[in-house]
Parts: sequence; C-alpha cells; structure tokens
Amino acid sequence: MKPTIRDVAKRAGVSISTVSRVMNAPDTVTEDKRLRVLEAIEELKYQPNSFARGLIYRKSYTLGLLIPDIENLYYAGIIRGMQDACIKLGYSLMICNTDRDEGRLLAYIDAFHEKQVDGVIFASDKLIPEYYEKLAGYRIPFVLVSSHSYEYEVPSVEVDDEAGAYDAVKFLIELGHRKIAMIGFNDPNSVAGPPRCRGFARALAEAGLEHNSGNIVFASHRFEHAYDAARELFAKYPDTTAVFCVADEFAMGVISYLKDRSILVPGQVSVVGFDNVRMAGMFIPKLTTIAQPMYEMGYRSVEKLHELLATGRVQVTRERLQHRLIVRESTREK
Amino acid sequence: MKPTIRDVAKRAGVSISTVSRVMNAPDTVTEDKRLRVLEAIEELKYQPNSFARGLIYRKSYTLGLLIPDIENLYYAGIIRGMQDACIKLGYSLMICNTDRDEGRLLAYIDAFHEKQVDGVIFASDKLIPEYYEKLAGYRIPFVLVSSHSYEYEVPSVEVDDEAGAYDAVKFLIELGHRKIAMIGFNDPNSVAGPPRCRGFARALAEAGLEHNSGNIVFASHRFEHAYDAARELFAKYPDTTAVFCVADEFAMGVISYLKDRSILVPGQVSVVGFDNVRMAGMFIPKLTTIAQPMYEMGYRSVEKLHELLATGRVQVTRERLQHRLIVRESTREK
DNA sequence: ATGAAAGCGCTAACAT
DNA sequence: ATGTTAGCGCTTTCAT
Repeated sequence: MKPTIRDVAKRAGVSISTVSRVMNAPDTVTEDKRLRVLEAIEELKYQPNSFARGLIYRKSYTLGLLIPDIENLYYAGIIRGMQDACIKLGYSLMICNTDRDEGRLLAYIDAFHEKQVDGVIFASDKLIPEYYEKLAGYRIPFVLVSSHSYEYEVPSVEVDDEAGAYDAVKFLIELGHRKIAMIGFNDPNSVAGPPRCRGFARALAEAGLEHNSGNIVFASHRFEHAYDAARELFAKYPDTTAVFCVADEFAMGVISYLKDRSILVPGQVSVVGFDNVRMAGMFIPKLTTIAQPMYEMGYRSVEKLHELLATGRVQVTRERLQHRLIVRESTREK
Repeated sequence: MKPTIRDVAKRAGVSISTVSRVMNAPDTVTEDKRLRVLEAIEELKYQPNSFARGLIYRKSYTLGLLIPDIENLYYAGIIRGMQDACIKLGYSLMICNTDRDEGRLLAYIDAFHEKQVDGVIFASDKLIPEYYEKLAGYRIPFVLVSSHSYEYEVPSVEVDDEAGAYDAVKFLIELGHRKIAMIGFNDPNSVAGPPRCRGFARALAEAGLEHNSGNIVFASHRFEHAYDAARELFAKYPDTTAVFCVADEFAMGVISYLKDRSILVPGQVSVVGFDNVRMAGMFIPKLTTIAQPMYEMGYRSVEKLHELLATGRVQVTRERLQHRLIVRESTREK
C-alpha cells in the first residue's frame, strides 16, 4: 500500500497539515518538525498522490501532443524540444500518434479531456472545424506547431514556409538551373503545402521562369509516394534539371528513383529537400535542404502553451522561427 | 467550469448515485431515468473526472514508457505497436525519452510514481540495480522490451539477438565472404551487444573462420560514430569484404564511409544491418538486414504489462519474437 | 430502484 | 506555529 500523508504524519508525530505545509510552505513550520517530517517522507518514500492534488488544484500538469506520424523524423526532433521544455516547466507530456486518422485524433481529444490535460499541442495537421469545436467545447487551451490558423485565433509556432520554399528555389536558380520542378504535398489538409507552392512560384517568376511554375507533382507523405511521383514528374517534364521537394523524405524518394534510372544526383539533376531531418546528413548524397529548427519549435510551443495556461493569453499569436538553407551534396551548378 | 456529476444529476432530476449507476451499472436503473441521465450527459458533454475516479480506484489507466532515443527510428516502430495496444486495452501512454541519461531516467520514474502510472515499459537499456530498486521501491510493475534481465525476474519481450547475428553472418558466409568484420555497440549498458557478438563468433567458428572473430570495432549508437568506426575497421582490417552491423544506422554509417573512399557497396564490400528500420528500404543501396518485428514487440509488451497488472503474474516471463533476414541491395556474392 | 452519506488523499480556511 | 475540518468529484455501502 502506498504511504499517505497520514502515514507520514504519524511517523513524524505531527498532524497532516504540518506535513502538507512542509511540502507547500516549508518556512511556516519550525525547523525540528520540518526535519522530522522530511525524514519520514524519505523513509517511507512518500510522494503525494497526484489524484488528490489534481482534484483540488484542477490541474494535471500534463500536456497532450497530437502528431500525425511518429515514424516521421521531423516530429522526433520536435518532441525532443518539447520534452526538455516540459521538464523545465514541470509538465508531463502525453504523446499521441494520430496516423492522420480523423477518428483517432478525435478519440485522443476525448482521452485528453478525461485525463484533464492542462493543454494540448496540435502538430501539423490542419485545424478543421471539427477539431476546433471539440477542443473549444471541452475548453482545452491549445497551440499549433508547424501549422497556424487564420480562421481561429489560435497561438502557433512555425517556420515561414513560403520564404523557405522561395530560398530553396532561388538557390537552384542561382546555380544556373532553368528547368525546375517540384514535389508537393497532395494532402488537402496540409497547411505547409500551399505556401511552399507559392514560394516556388515566386522565385520562378522573379527569374522570368514562370513557365515552370506548373511543374509540380504531388505526393502523400512518404518515401514510396515520392518515388512514384518522381516517375510521373520525369515522364511529364523529362528535361528537368532540378527538383525542389517539400520534405527531405521526398528528396530521398526522388533521388532513389533517379538512382534506379541511373541518373546522377547531383551530376545530372539537383535535388533540394525541406526540414533537415537527422537522416538528411546521412543519406547518399547528403541532402541540401531548408532546415527547420525543430528542437526549438518544440521547445517554444510548450513555452507558449504554458504562457497561455498561466496568463490566459499569449504575447504573440503567430510566431515564426527562422529557417535556413543548408548546402550539402545533392545540388550542383548547372 | 467543467460539469460535475452533480450538474448532471440536477439536470436529469435524479441523485448523483443514480448518475453514477448509469455509468457503472446501467442495468440497475430504470429505463426512463437512464435515458434522462444519458441525455443530460450528452447535453453537458459531461465526462467523469479522472482524478476523482483515480482516487477511488487507485488506477490511472496510464502506462509509462522509457526509451533511450526518440530520434532513433527503431523506437518509432515499437511505439506504434504500443499505442495500438493501449487503445485496445484502454490505456494512455506517457512516452519519456531518456537520452540515455541516468539521472533523467530516474527523474522520470519519480514522475511516473507521482502520476501513479499503473505500470511502466522499459526499453532497451540495461536494467541496472539502481533502476530496479527505484521501480521496486515504488512498487511499480514493469516489463522490458528489446531487453531482458537474468538477475531479476522481470517479464520481457525481445528478439533472439544471438540467433539474429548468427543468421546475418551465416548469410555473408554463404555468399562466399571469408574476411568478415563487425561493428558492435560499445555501450557497456547495451543488452543486445554481447549476444550479437556471440552470434557473430558462432557463425564464424562454424565455417572455420574463427580467426575473424576478433575483427570487431565498437561504436556508440549513432551514424557518425559508425562512420568513424568504419574508418578504424578498414585501417585495421583492410582486406575485409563484408561487414555485419548491429544496427541499420551503423550500416548506413559504414556505407557512407565506404562511399567517401569510393569503395563500392555491394560491389567490393557487402554490408548487413540489423533492425529493419523504415529507412533501411530507403537508403541507397537498400539495406540487407535482420528485421525485428518492432510493431509487434511494442504491441506485445503492452499486452504483457496489462497481463501483469490484471493477474499479478505473466504466463511466459521471457518472450522472444521472430526475427528474419531481409535481403536487399547492400550485399553480394564474393 | 433510488437516495443519503462515508471516504479516497490532499489543501486551505479556520481555530487555537 | 500547529491542529481540526470542510470539501474537491466520484463510487459504494447502507438505508429505505
């Protein structure tokens, strides 16, 4: 049987309030009693029951996280940042993988409500009304990571997707490429998808290459689909010399396809990725990519949620962190 | 303010006990009252407070998971299996990333205790006495995944590491290789390390190649270290034609090193990995590897923990799941 | 079949 | 400075 506050009190020869005080307001209790209580706590390995505390404080010090795909390295980086922030701020984190399944996501929100999480972090997926209503109906505060919402006033932290895409494509243009194509997200709920297409188009237009801006093939999130998309892309636009991919995993799929067709990367075709997942530097060739500060994004999103919980509001609603171009081996001058 | 059972009772015009009954023993309450209560619950979006429930049942229906590195794809696969099992059995999962830091791990155990998780799953790391004592001291039931313990009687689910390594090396031998080397785990706390070395040695001995069995260089868990280890390995044993790696990530590191030295894989050197992480099929060349059933291991470990929680014991203490060799492109006949 | 009331472990207001 | 007690939201006797 787990020891309770009563056991500690008995052992230390004091009342339960005194025990409670040494835990919550140590300086209101005399030295000797405090020491005795501390000793009893130590001996019994006592830890206050968080159910009882939760009942009183109405706080669980637990945060919920909803991510689309835990096998995607992008989220692994974000999670590390979140966990460190949680440790700093005294929260536990409940990570739930939705597998991009709407029903599953909704069920997790129910679970969060039941477990009384203090707040939730919603990653990447588009905040459709159904999700919003449910969260709002339960009055669960939440923030968005690598996503944002203009319909609703929800705090978010992300990267500037349009600018990231623009920088990637501009880099390709500066390398001398003139036949540039793109692999985008075909997920209609992708929030990063449209701005990255716009960034692609803007860089192209600026260089007088607007005739390329329709050269986009869409793929859903994984390597295999990007591989297939690459096939389609090179069938449609065979003279392409550079491909901008909206995810590193897409870049790997494209390179893999090219490799199977004995087309050299970067010798004949240059490829740029997006995210800078840990694998990007391990792939052959190492990926040139637009890096997102994943760790920091995770960290900030927890801090932001905490701010929201603590003060009821947030200084800056839509926060953007800096991306940067990392040039490695998958690109070359034309 | 969240609605309580009292709000529901008032709205339905019954006592709180009746409300409680419709939730816990629906058939003991008359049709019409039950319906009224259900309606009230619906209207108020009432969900019982899990703190209050936890206080009574002394159960949180939450499980804790301790993993060494969430950025390692191996764990991502395991986690997916765990989450599905948790959904089936009605648990929530609290995933904690230890970064292989002992203090951090210990702190998470404290957090688990405080949050009263029903049980914990301990992944990969060796169960050192310190961990065991803490968990046992708190009386938290737990199981091990991709690990085991002979000192303590703790349920575990893993793969047969010795046999997996043996199969990998045997395959290399059958391919005609005679100069075989290995990259192992240098982590003294690795539980998979020693048996994989033994499997390596056994396959070698069986083929009269025992003079190779010292050809091992050790690396710590990541790509970069395997890259460096490969340098060391080929400096020491330059005529090596095949390398057995105890992790796919090591295999990638080795291949990357070889690539940088313009040594062809599998043309000149064959490489086998271990795990079959999702990246294994995406790498160039695609990795030949010993596949672990990660999803199933995760799933089973949760079921096993549940069995332990529900019955106080477990049918089979040390459970082993089947590995299998997957031949792809990183190996070739000598 | 239903309601009243005790009690789970804790905190905080109130007494002393 | 310390103890006594009400009450957080729920389940579960115990009456009725």
